[in-house]
Amino acid sequence: MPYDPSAFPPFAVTVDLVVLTVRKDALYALVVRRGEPPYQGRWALPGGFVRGDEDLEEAAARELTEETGLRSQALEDQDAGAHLEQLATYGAPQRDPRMRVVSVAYLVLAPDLPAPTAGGDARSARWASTDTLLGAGDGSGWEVEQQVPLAFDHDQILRDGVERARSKIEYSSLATAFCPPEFTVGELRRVYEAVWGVALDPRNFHRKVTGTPGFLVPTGGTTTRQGGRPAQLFRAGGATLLNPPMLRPEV
Amino acid sequence: MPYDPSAFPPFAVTVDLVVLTVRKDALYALVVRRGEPPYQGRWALPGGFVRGDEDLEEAAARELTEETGLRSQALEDQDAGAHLEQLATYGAPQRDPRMRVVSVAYLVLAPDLPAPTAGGDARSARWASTDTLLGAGDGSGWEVEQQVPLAFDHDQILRDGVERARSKIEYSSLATAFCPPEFTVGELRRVYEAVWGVALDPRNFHRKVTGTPGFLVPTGGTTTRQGGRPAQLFRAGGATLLNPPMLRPEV
DNA sequence: ACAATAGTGTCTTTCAGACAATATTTT
DNA sequence: AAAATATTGTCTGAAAGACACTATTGT
Repeated sequence: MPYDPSAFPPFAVTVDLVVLTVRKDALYALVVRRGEPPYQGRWALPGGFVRGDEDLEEAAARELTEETGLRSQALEDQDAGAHLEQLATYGAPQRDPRMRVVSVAYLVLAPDLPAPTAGGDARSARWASTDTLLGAGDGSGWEVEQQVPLAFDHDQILRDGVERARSKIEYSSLATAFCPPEFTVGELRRVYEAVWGVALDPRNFHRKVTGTPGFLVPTGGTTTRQGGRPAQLFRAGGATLLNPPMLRPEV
Repeated sequence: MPYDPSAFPPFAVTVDLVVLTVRKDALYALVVRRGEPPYQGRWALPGGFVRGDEDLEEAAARELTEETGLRSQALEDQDAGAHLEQLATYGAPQRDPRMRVVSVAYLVLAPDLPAPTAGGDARSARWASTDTLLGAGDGSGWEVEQQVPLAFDHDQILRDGVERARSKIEYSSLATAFCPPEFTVGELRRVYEAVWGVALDPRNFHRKVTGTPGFLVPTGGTTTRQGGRPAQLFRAGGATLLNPPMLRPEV
């Protein structure tokens, strides 16, 4: 098939965002309520069209700022801003009933607290527990709200994003993206526990993370915001690769 | 920005393939020579437009068959066919000088031997060492041919594909995708050595892979195709996850 | 006999996981 | 004092890396 750009089928290209944060010892995702059909009134991942002159990652960063007020720290940039990386691309022919839409999904990891709907067009946005969104209820049925699945194929996208986050904190320092600039070992451990949904031994965890050169840098300060004995404060060190990795217990 | 499908900017969507194989104890990629501008005469990754009614992975599998005669074993399917998985998506505004093209790259891992250009429109295709293609020459300068970089941003796509293959064989059984249906432990080890570009201890490697339950299944047969003492033949077992992983030595 | 590859066993070191014990705060 | 969290240390078992040794072929 000769490469004939004049005869290509027309596509719309969008970016969708899986924005994850840790709060209340659980993993939460940002969702927005759809104001128009299709899937009107349903929750969906934030996102929007890629403009004609912008790169994909630019579009993702723009949508992120528009819908949450967060700035991204695309790739290498150190401080200030959430981690942003490409997740995967979804392009089933009928995933949008109106037309052919290919969506490039991005994963954003952010510390807690950015109040949802800081600005932009998302008339109603909220953080929702990923367990609830994905129907991973424990069967007790108390989590009544939000059993309606997400719009489009956003269930699958969210699932892929959560799995990416879960596996990537094993061998990288990415878990620190869920923490404020300065944090304690205990806070970092609670991130791992929330993302993996397991309990980790505080003592072994402490030994592991403080014993990995370049992973954590002590700032000198201490805090007692968790109660109990004051804990040292750390910043994320330069090391982005965790070797040997911290493996999830007992899958 | 209201979700207005009637006003979307027009994009072309293509798939590009990073087809990797191991031969002569090195990692090779499939490249095709471009017959028309832009980048006429340059080598490029195989690929083409996504049709209006096909899924992205379908398009990748179709291009793969058209350009190599290989069948893919998308995802779970066991035997018969190369491994195919989505790699990443590239959409910089000027990556194709003619128009806005977003390309979804797929990674294909295949055993050796499929003679290139089994069929289709690629008038000239060949296997090229990834080291040569990516300019990782050792400085001795004997690899004269092919210092011209690949067309478009295919250098970056190839680099990403190679890195994905390198990291994924650490914690999965994916290295078996480079092997024929039946293979020896030594052949599997040479795959790891070629992909990582390191030497592994044959004895420790043997202990590791045969000691991981479900990773290798003995077929009963033996072969002597490598010379020396006959080696047991194995098939890939059901286990797709390698735990604990086989870590690359000494990055 | 010799070279080449396959496979087993042994030793040392590293590290994960279990858990005792101590330290420093709030209530 | 009691409860909560942080931190250090000790022990055990699993596994990686180094490497001696045996096994079975081709030349």
